[in-house]
Amino acid sequence: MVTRNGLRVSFKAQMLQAREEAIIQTVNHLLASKGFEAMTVDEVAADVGIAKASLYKHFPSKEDLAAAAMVSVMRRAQAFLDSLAEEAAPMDNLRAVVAWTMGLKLAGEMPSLPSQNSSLRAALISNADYMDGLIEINDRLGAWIEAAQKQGSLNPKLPAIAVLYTLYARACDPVLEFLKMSELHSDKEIIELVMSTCFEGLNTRPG
Amino acid sequence: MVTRNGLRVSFKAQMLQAREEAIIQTVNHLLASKGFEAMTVDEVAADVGIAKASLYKHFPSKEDLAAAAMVSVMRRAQAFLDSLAEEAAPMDNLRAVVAWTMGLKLAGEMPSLPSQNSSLRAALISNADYMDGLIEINDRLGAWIEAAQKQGSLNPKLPAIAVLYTLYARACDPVLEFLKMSELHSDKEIIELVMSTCFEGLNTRPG
DNA sequence: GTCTATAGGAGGATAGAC
DNA sequence: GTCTATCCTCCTATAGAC
Repeated sequence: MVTRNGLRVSFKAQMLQAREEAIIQTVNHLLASKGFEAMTVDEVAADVGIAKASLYKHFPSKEDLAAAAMVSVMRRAQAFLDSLAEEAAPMDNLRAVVAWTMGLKLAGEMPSLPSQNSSLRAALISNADYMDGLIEINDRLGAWIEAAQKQGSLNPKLPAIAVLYTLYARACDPVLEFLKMSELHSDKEIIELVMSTCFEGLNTRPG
Repeated sequence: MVTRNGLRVSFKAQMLQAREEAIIQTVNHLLASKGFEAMTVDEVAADVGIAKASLYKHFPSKEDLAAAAMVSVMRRAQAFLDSLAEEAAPMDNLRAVVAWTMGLKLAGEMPSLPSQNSSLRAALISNADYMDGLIEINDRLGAWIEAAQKQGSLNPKLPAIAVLYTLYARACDPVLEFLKMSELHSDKEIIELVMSTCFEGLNTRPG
């Protein structure tokens, strides 16, 4: 095993990193299913299968735990953005990102962070990895939004920032879980429905 | 003072009810700003200006406190529904309800209940006032939705239940608070923006 | 019903041995 | 770094006097 720097990595270090990734994945699922406040550190430790004190050797606080989970998801998002063709229609790329995000949410892998929480917000804002990732994603989506508005596929009357927020909000849309609970539609159908209401709106479209 | 039954009500009882309403209003604002988990009973008591033990004479648990706040908001919603002309276009009524709901949220008077919480959900489901009110509102909105779909103003291809959920979701749309935090738009403009993305969608509409 | 005081317990974080 | 055991704070809920 060799890192990006070309340095050799010991077997022990690999085990450590694997454990950290297991922790993050557990936190991810717990954040998705119960939210930050309801998630307990004891629970995380029990699910991972280690002692709580060991958890605190990896992450100094519950907030850092959540931040690590968020950063992990953002890295996946960035990888997905990389996989999209830059020469494709910006509108198609935006739609692809939103659909991908909703798929993540339906799979229970999208940590939901109540925007209200203060201690968590503070930890996220002071987390450079998180903020850098957020800004980079903002920039890439923002460029697509403006391009799509210029070419007329996206409504140019809407402020770009409002569009960006509206797209982000699909990642925590309660409509997704409500429709899933009703068990009337498959995940694929749910995504198509919410994609339709998001981009085409509730009103009937002429034509 | 005379109740709906025509019975006279003592001054003392009036004071009690006034206090309960003050409690509910406080809970309402706290739920709106911090959410159920972050809100503490000590805080509620302090804001109302009474001792915590006195609170528990009025409401047996924190969950009941939140349920009472929800029921209170639902009563206001029902009163608003009553104020709408039944002979108006169903689409106009639906739009009016959504705009009213978003105004409530922007004013910090819409309690936000994370759909995840279990203890709170249980309390709400076993609360007859809450469930009855919810069902009645569902029925009234559902009728308007189906009528609007029949006359073609609302997209008939969308399942009515998905439309209903989408309308409800505007009551806890994070886009509202994000736009408010950005301080680029007035409350009125924010409502118009989100109304537009909700009903007309993000895509450009022909014509 | 209102208060002061406190029980009871959950949960975040740490000590210290190995 | 991992464990067991423990600390300590915060919070829901109640006891008991008035």
